[in-house]
Amino acid sequence: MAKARAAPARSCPVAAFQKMISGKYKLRIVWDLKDGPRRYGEIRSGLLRGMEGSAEITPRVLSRELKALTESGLIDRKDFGEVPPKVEYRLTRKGKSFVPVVAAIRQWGDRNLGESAALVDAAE
Amino acid sequence: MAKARAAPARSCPVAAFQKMISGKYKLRIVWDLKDGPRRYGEIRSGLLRGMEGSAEITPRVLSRELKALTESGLIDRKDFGEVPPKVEYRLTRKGKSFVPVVAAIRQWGDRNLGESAALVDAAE
DNA sequence: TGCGATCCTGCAAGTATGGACAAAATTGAT
DNA sequence: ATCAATTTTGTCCATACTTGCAGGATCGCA
Repeated sequence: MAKARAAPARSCPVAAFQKMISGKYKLRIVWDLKDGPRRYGEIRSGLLRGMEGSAEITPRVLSRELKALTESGLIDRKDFGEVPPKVEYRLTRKGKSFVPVVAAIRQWGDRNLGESAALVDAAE
Repeated sequence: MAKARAAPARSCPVAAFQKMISGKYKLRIVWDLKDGPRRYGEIRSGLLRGMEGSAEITPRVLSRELKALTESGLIDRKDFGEVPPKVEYRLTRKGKSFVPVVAAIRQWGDRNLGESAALVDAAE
């Protein structure tokens, strides 16, 4: 990524995938959204959880990631015309179909990349 | 990430995953290796296939990606002491366990990111 | 001596990514 | 008038990643 830019044109879905998820929060956002629609502020709060007291997510950054995800077609932005602004994000069909992939990644990561991974690694 | 640096320390397997696969060829290399050990030059040739006549992979880059994958524990480097040099790379146990994840990514990508994806997208 | 085969590395440059900071936009409440 | 709430965007910067070119090291053989 970072990622992965300069994708080999088309014809390589893996490269497209890498480009799509490049970004620090994209996968986490998708994961957070799997349980239902969330508002901007809710996503922001949700991303805070699990980050060991590190810095907050800058609004700018969150906005960019959300926009990128929207353009990728993974999430959908619904703007209620209210004031103060209220915006909801939710997974599209494509996004929902992507959740199992993320689940697979998480599961594999939990088993092979966590602190307990060293033990497993010992057995080559 | 293109990619993903400054991982949230530990505790986030997804971030570790992103860091691990960041790089233009890492996933493809793992995929190529799933059928058995390959030599440096074979991997290089294999990566050429499927790239529409675009540039070759620089030795520098391939070397770096292979090294990174080795340090991640996904592949294993076996250096026969011969001359001219002969080096073989193959998946470790960890690497093999990772293949299904890549397969899931590929499958999802094929269905949702290829040229035919537009059709599917049409249905929201 | 010169060439071939095979793999590895030092250095430099282009580019994107994450982040800081501030501001806009709207309407109701104080 | 002034402030509050909520989301989005504009501009700028430092960092660090990815990539590419060129060169190097080894040994045998003609």
